[in-house]
Amino acid sequence: MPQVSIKDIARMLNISIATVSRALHDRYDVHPETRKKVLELAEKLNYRPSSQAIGLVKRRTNTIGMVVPEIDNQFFSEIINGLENVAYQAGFNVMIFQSQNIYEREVKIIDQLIGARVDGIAISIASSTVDFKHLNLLKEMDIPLVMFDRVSDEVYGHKIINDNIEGGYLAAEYLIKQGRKRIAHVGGVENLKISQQRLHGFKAALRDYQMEFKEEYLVRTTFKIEDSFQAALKLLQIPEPPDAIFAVSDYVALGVLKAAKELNIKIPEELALVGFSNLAVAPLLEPSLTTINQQSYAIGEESARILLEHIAHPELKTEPENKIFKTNLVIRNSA
Amino acid sequence: MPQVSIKDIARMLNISIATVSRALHDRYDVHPETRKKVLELAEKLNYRPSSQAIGLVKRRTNTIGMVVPEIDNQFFSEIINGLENVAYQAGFNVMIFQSQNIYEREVKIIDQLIGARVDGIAISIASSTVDFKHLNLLKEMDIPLVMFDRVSDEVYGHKIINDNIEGGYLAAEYLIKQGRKRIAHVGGVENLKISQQRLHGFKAALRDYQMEFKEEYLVRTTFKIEDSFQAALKLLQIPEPPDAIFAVSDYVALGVLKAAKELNIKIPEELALVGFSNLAVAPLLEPSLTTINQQSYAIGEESARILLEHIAHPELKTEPENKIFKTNLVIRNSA
DNA sequence: AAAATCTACGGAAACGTTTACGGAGCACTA
DNA sequence: TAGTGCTCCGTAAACGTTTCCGTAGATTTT
Repeated sequence: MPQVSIKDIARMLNISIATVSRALHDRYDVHPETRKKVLELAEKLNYRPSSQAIGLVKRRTNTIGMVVPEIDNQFFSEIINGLENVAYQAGFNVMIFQSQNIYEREVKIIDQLIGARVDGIAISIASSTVDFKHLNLLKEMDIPLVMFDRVSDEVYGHKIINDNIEGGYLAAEYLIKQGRKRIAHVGGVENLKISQQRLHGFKAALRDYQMEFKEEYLVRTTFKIEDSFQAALKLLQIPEPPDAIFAVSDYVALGVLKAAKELNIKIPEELALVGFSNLAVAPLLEPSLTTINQQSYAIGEESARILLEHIAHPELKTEPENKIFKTNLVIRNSA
Repeated sequence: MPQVSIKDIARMLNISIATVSRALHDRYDVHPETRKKVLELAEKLNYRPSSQAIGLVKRRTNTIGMVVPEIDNQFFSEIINGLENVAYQAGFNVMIFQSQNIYEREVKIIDQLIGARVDGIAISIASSTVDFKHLNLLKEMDIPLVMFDRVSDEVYGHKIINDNIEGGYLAAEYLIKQGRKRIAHVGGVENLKISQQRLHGFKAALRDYQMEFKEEYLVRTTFKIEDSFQAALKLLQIPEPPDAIFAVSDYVALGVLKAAKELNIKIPEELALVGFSNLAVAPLLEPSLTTINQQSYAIGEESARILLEHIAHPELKTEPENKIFKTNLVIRNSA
C-alpha cells in the first residue's frame, strides 16, 4: 500500500482527518484511546507526512538551499558540513546544488529554490556570473540570502569571507623574508573577488617591502589542477623565471607542483611555493605545502547561523551582516 | 511583493486561475491577447510556480534523492556529478544528503525523502548500518531504489558496484609479482561489503600464488586518514613488519604514507604501497601512488539511468538490476 | 432542575496548482 | 431559422495538510 495519507487513516478508523492530525501531533483535544489507535495504524501503514502539503499550509519549509560552484572541492565540502551541522541542529534541511561555475545553471538553481519555497539561501557565486539580477530578486521576495567566500558587492545580502587580502599579504611577505627576489603569482579568474583580493594583498606586501611588481610574473588560471599545470608550465619557462610562486589556491599549487616536477625544478631550493586553503593533502605532498589556512568549516557554521537568525526574525531587517575570518600562514617544506 | 501566486495574477487581470494556468503552459484554449497579458504580468511580478503545489496535484516531483556517507570524499563527489548530469538532462533535480556514516541519520534522511515524495532514491549505505528496514520499506512504497558502491544483499533494489574482488586481486597479484613476501592489508570497516570483497580478492591472489595469509598482516580502520595513520603506525612496528601493503582505499593509503614517513620507512624500497580509488592527488604524491582505478563518474551516470528508467516505467517490475564496473591497476612509483 | 463547564470530535477553509467538464458567444452551414 | 461547430473562458474537484470554530454530549456547578 503505497503512500498513505491522513485521509486514508481517517477513513479506516471512521473518524475525521482533523482528529487524525491532532492525534499525530499529540494535541490535547483528543481521547487517549483514539490517539493510540491512530498512532498504531500510522505506524503499521508506514505513514509519512507530506512535506509538500505541510509546506503549503504552513508557508514554511524548514529548508535552506545551498549552492556551491562545485562539490568535489574540499574547501566547499567543508563549508557544506559546517552549514549542515548547525542547520540540522535547528531542525532544518539543506538542499545542495552545484552551479559548476556556469551562470545559466546558477540562475536555474535559484529559480528552483524559489519554486521550492526554501526559507533561505546560501551561495558561493559562480566564477562566470557577472549579472546579479537573479540574486537581487531574493530581497524583493523576502528570502534571506547569505553569500560565502565568493561574494559580490553588487548583491544585497550577508557576506561571510576569509580575509583574502591578509592571506595574500602573508604569503608574499613570507616569500620576501625568505629572500626571494622574483616572486610570481598564479592568480584566479579575474572577475572573482577572491582573486582580486588575494592579488591585492600580494601587491601590498611587495609595495611595503619596496619590491617591484612585474606584469610578466602574473598569470591567470581557473581553479582546476590541469589548467594551473599548463599556466605554470609557461610561467616557469620565460627567460627569467620566478624563484617563488604564490598560488591563489592549493589546487592551483598542485598544478604548479606538477609543472615543477615536469621541468625538474627543485622545490623549495629553486622555487618556493605557497598555496591558499590548507587542504587535507597539503601536509602529505612532497614537499609538504606551505599554505594559507582558511577556516572553511567555521564559514559554513557562521553562514547557517546568520541565515537561521534572519529566517527566525524576518522583522529585524537590519543592514546586511559582514563577517571576515582571519587567515594564517602554515609553514611547511615548499617554502 | 513577495511570493506571487497564480491567484494573484488572476485577480489582477480579472480572469480565472484556470486561464492563467493555461496561459502559462502555452495551452491552446486561450486567446493570444490574454496569454500575452498573463505572461507579461507573471514576468513583471517574478512569478515562480510552487513546486510543492505542483507536486501535490501531479503526484510527481521530478526529484531524485541521493544519500552518500560523506561529501568531502572525492570518490563520492564524482559519483554525485555523474548522477546529477544525467538527471539534469532528463529534467530532474537531485537532493543530496550526507549520512556521515551514522545509521540514525540515514534513517532520518530516508524518512525525509519519503516525506518529500522524491520519485526515486540513490544511496551508498552508511558503514554503521546493519538494519535495513528503512530501505526495504521503499519497495512497499513503490519508490525505486538504487544502491551504489556500498550495497547490501539484505536490501531489495538495484546495485551498481565496482568489481572489488577483481581490484583486490589485481593489487595483491602485482605486489606478489614484484617479489614482495610479507604482504599486509589495511582493511576497511568489517561489515561493509566493499571491505569484505577487496579482502576476498586479496586473499584469492595469495592463495593462487601459494602464499600464506597471516592474520597479523590484517588490520582494520575507518576510511579516515587519521585513523589509518594510527593503524599503519602499529602495523609497521610489529616484530616482523610487512614489506608491502594493500590499502583498502586511497584515503587509507594516505594514512599509511604518513606513517611510513613518520617512521622513516622508504617507499617503495622498504615498503611497497598500493591504494584503491585513484584520487586526483594520487599522481601528485611523493612517491606517486600506485592504485586501483575505479569508475566513479560512470557509476553515478549508470545509477541515474537505471533510476530514471524505473521511474518512467513503474510497470516493468522486473528483477533488480546488477551492474559491476571493471577496475584496473594504475602503476606509479609507490610500488 | 437549570445553567455552566469540559471533553472529544467534526466541518470547512486555506495553502497553490492542474485539469476535466461545461457553457456562452459567435460564425458558419443547410 | 435552427442547428452545428469553434473559440475562449469559468467552475469545481482534487492533491495532503493544518487550524479555527462550532457543537453534541457528558459532567459539574449553582
